[in-house]
Amino acid sequence: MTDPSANTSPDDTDGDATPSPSFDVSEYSETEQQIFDAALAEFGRKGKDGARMQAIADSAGINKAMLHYYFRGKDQLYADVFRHTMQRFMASFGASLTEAPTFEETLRAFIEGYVSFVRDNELCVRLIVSENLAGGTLVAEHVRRMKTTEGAPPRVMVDRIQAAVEDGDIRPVDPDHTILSIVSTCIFFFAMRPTVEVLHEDAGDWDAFVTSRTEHIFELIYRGLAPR
Amino acid sequence: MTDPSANTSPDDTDGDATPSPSFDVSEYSETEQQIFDAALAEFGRKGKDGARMQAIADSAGINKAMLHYYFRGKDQLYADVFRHTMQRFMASFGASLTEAPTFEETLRAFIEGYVSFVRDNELCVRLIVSENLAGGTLVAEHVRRMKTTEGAPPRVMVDRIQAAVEDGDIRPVDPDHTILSIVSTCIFFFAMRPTVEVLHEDAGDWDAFVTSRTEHIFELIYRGLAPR
DNA sequence: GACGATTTCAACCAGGTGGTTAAACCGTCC
DNA sequence: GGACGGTTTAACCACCTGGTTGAAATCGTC
Repeated sequence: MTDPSANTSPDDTDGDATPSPSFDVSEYSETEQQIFDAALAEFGRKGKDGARMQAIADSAGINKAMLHYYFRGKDQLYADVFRHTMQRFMASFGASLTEAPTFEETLRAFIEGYVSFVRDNELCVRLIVSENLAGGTLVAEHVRRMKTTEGAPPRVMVDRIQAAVEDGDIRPVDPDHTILSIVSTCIFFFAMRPTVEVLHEDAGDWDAFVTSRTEHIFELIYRGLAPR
Repeated sequence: MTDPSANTSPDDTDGDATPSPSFDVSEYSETEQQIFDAALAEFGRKGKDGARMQAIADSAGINKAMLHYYFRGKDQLYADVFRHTMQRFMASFGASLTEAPTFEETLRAFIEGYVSFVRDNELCVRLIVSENLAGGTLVAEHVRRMKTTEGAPPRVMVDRIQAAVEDGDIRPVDPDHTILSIVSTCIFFFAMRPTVEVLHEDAGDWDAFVTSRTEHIFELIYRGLAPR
């Protein structure tokens, strides 16, 4: 009997972190994809500990035993979902990095692309933040491998900022801190959505808030980086 | 038999959200305080679902049954811990709001105070973010009550920013968005600590990183708010 | 020191959890 | 048809979890 859970390997073999924005895990069968989606939803909403295998099975419209047939168990399933989510996340990071004539446009495109990705993939964000909060044993390896990869998105962004500094487009700043600040402002309010929604509950719907927030972030960061 | 779990009420009766920086829940007995600390540690590290009552009991050096004797059960205990954590958090928010002659100094004091509080109370932050991620049913009521309170820290901060706008110290900005951005940059890197530590693992120890980050945040925000 | 109230404990329980198993199903190739 | 591989299912299990119990130890007080 060929072990179907061997489908975890194909993605591991590749050393490239191609920032292709596509995600749908191609090697996955229809059933596996359904399981995967259900698992992402459950893990993203409840966290690893709060998630119930039964709920995932129900949501995927299959028997609970199938989960252990396709994925070895909860840990495996979670690790798989997390790995793909991480990849998707990194891909979006790269996809938001467009080639633009000015740094201003580059920054604007990045922020807008990043926020819209986060808006459309809230579950991914929740999963990643959740894992970080819970200790992040899985985070370490993925981030480390991504960091050392040559053409990886974060490195590209660092280079972009450094180039802007040398060109005098922005004042001298630490690129790492700067990226962290941008990402913070773009992600944090999604992670804290319940709080934010209460604070701004009289200020229109969520989508409108996200839009105004995008503009605010760009203005703040861009001016904050302006040369003296 | 007087129900000891009635100790949940004394804090509820007060309508004030006095931003006193003190925290030690005075009405708590020594045992209760031990339980409380152990619970905060466990909940903060593992989240509500991941936390184990047995672990809390062990950590507090007491029998598991005591938890149900002093607090009704897991839900009660969690709610209590969360409520006090929320209060402590809001208190720190107010404590960081000092009276300073210039807006620049006010902002610097706030950022430094806030970051140092977060550094010294990482568990509190993790608990709050964790609760937000997990749906935040508890968040809503606390935030709502805090929002409507007149002298509450966030409102004070809003007024402070608005005054600075009117005085021409900073450009016209949405105070809510601005506060959210400040808080994001000050908190997010703590919530994502595992990731951040890997990315900057060759850049000295954590404390040094926090220090440099504080300076970076201030520079970025202050310049980002500068009048045209 | 007796007595009642409070605090502590070991043992126990019901329910839910992840995980397993053995049999049934189903298309396909001989 | 029937053997065979991958797939699906219902029933089942061991274990862990939060929660309970009733009795024993401890404390305050008269």
